[in-house]
Amino acid sequence: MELSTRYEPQATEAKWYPLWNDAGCFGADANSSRPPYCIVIPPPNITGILHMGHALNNTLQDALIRWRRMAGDNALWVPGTDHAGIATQNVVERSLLAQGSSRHSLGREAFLEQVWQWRDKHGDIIVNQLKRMGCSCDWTRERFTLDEGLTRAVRTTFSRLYRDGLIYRGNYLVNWCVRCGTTLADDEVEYTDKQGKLWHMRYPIEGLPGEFAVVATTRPETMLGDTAVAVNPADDRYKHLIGRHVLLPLVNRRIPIIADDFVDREFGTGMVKITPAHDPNDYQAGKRHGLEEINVLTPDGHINENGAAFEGLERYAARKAVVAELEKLGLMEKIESHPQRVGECYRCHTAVEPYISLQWFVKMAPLAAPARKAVEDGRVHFHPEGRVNDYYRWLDGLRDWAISRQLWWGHQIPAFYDDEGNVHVPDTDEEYEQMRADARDGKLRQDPDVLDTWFSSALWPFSTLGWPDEQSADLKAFYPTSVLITAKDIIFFWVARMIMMGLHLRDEVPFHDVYFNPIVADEHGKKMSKSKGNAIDPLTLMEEYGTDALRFTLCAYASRDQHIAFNVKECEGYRNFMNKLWNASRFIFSNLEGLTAEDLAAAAPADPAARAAMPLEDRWILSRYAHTVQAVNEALTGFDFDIAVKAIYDFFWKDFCDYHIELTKSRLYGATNDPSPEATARSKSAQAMLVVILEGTLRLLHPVCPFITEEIWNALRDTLPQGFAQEAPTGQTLGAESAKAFSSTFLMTAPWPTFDPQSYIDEAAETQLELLQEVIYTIRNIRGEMKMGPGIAATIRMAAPDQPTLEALRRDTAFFHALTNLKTLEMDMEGAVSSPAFAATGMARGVMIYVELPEEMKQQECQRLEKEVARLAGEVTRLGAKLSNESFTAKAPAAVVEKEREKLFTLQEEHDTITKKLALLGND
RNA sequence: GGGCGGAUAGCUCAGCUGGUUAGAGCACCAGCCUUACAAGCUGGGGGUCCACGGUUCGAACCCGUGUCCGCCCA
Repeated sequence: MELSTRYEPQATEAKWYPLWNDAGCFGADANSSRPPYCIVIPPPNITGILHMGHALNNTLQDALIRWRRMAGDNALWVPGTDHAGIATQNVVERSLLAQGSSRHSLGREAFLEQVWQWRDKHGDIIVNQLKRMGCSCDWTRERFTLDEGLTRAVRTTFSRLYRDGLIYRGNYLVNWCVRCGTTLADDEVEYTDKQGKLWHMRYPIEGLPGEFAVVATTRPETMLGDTAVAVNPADDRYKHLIGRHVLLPLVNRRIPIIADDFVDREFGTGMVKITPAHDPNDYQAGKRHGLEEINVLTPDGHINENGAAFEGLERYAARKAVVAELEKLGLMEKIESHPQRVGECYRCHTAVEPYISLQWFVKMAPLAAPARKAVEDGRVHFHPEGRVNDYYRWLDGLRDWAISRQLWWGHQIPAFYDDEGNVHVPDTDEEYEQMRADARDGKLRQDPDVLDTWFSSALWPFSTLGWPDEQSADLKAFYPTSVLITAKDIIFFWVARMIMMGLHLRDEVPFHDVYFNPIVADEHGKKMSKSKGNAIDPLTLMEEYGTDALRFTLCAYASRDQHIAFNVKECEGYRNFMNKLWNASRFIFSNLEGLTAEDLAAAAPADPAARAAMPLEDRWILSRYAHTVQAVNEALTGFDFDIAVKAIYDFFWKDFCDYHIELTKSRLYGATNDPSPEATARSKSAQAMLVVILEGTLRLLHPVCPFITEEIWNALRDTLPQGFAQEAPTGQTLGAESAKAFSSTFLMTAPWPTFDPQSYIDEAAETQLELLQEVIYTIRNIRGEMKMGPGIAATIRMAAPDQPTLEALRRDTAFFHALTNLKTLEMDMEGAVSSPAFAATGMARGVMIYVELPEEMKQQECQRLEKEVARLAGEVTRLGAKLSNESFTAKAPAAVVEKEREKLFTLQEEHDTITKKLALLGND
């Protein structure tokens, strides 16, 4: 097969997804007896497009789900989207505005029809992007928060909570977005630091002509709604004023001067104005002191009828007007610049107003306590564990949750009012339908508001599985789900609420583990945002480097650190890895001639005795492979994605490509010149081993890099003889495991490596090969430093320090020929090796190595040895000092001391030997 | 202001329970088109592990203080 020397991801990535999907590879089976493994996707919102956070989050989910699926679990990844009440409504309203229309001119029904149209047209953009990334979601179970089933879940929850006394309606101070015309939950308000102003205003004190109460404020227009002035009761400056009244300017209202502990004596003048209807602190103070709450704003942010002459002014225009008027009256003491935090709507970034209105709330305290306990007693584990502190702190400081939104797009609140003002909340679907009918007939009126989108998100882990139908097969099979993977910035938005709802409604936690994936920032560590213009588009990266490379990069970044400074350059390195994988595979494909199913079946037996006769490099690579499988299993189990991918990277590139493949070449090529049965057998064993390792690595890597692995794996099978998989042999060999894997249609449905890594770990082979590696490294090092190009064949002699080492070297002389250009290689015991005319000298594990060189290199060799002696002398001194320190030898563990002694002994020997060599050279 | 996390090579990051001569990739330097791969191969240079104290025979790692950066909350 002719393959390009470079891996080109585009065609591969386009090819496999539809094949997998059409073959039903993504689907889970609710009736399976295999152990369930379920992840529900954090539903992206329908107005969203894929950003780096999504890319990371979904790569990790896909890696886990593909891993568990291969490992034999009944793996289900439930996909879906959320309706994003405010965001979606905003998008459609903007386009209506552009057409000179509005939702109000359309009316509720027609408007909703438009939104649905918009969602049908644009709502699956992000879903398609997830598919482009390779996400193996079960699309037959795709959900949308406004689906009939999920809507029923929302209605059921509302009734349940209402009946349980956990939902109530009342007039309270809430966060109000004047642009969206809706209330917001506390955590939907984002705060930014701005340079604002602090206005010091004078309120004339009644009965004390010429004296003023000077209050400082950042929002002067709210003074129209002031109903008191407050001082700290312990503030001696103002004690005498407590109980007096001031005359509120502009509106001429007589309001009291009260004392309250909450007043900060250091802030401003130490006197504050109290505006209960427009400030959270003042609201509380107002309740404590029974103050009147005077609302001065209209829902769209204009001054209302309570604002006297300022009625009708927009809030910022009113601010200017109020300030100008006070200045004119000489009531503005001073204006300072003042840093302040401004709360903004998380969807439209308009400054939020604290605003009193009639809303629905969820009582949080009774829900928070069990949710806290579930994490405390380990029914839900957080990874990294430290995140529990955020969770606890949020739960502990929780205020009731404002759930009604003055929007049309969403779940309309299932509460109905009759003419007497009674509230009716249906308990059943039948009651609900009846009330809807009554509402149409005008007998009842349904609450016009909708529920917070997060209200439906909180139900997602079970609503997607069929709840409230307790008999749902999916619910029975997959709830509680296995793990939730999410970004930590929505820990409150929904992790906590899902736990609360899961516990309250189903008496069970919604998931056993929560893994918080890191936040992806730009290369300078700054959070990515559209407004900053530092956002990286994952689709661009996929096009440039390939999806697998991007996925690999994201996994490599997903360490315990909760912050990723994403550097695009990293993708390049892992793109190169994909290319390496590709080219190693090409090499293997072109060297499989003559390999049979029997050859493969016999390869890599689990029985160590059966492996004893195998070449060192094969025993070694199997041991390395076994370590890698073990490392990957452990890493994925512990959500250490970076460790998993780096283990594969190092194994494949450094062990397999750099050494094992190179070492098999002589066996592979040997058969072409030598038709003997022995040579053929050697060649076939090499071929089989290459297939075993490549095939196994592809399976290990598949969860992270699904496309390239599927491509190569299929190409590998196609390269093998016809009927290969059908003859899949059984038996305790990795060759048989690979052959069996090939009976799967796809790699994605092939089994995860299940052999016991322990049985393939071969410490003796590893130690032996490390000796050879060190020797070859020493030779290459000398060649490099002595400017001996690869074209020059070297004459090498080695002197072993002892008989076992000599035997080890002699057993595998092919190793040296394979890895460096040799003319002659001689080896013997120390003393038995004849000294060459002139040679550079090196030592590796006691083995003396001579690389013959022309005499004129003597100068360079002296320099090289001097450097080496200096290095060794330094080490010897350091270790000597350590070992002559009595407190070290007395207090450190014996094993540590012994290790250091041995080290010193070896170093001392090397030092002395090299010193002698140097002396000899100098004497010439 | 409170909490959490981070600070290790020019850059991006590993370094798990203290016992290393502190690692990788990229970048850099030198040499190689060695019949899988120049997106490659081989070798090399490069770090008072933020600072200062402390614990310890021994600290990148543990404790304290400070500085800077990031995130969250008020």
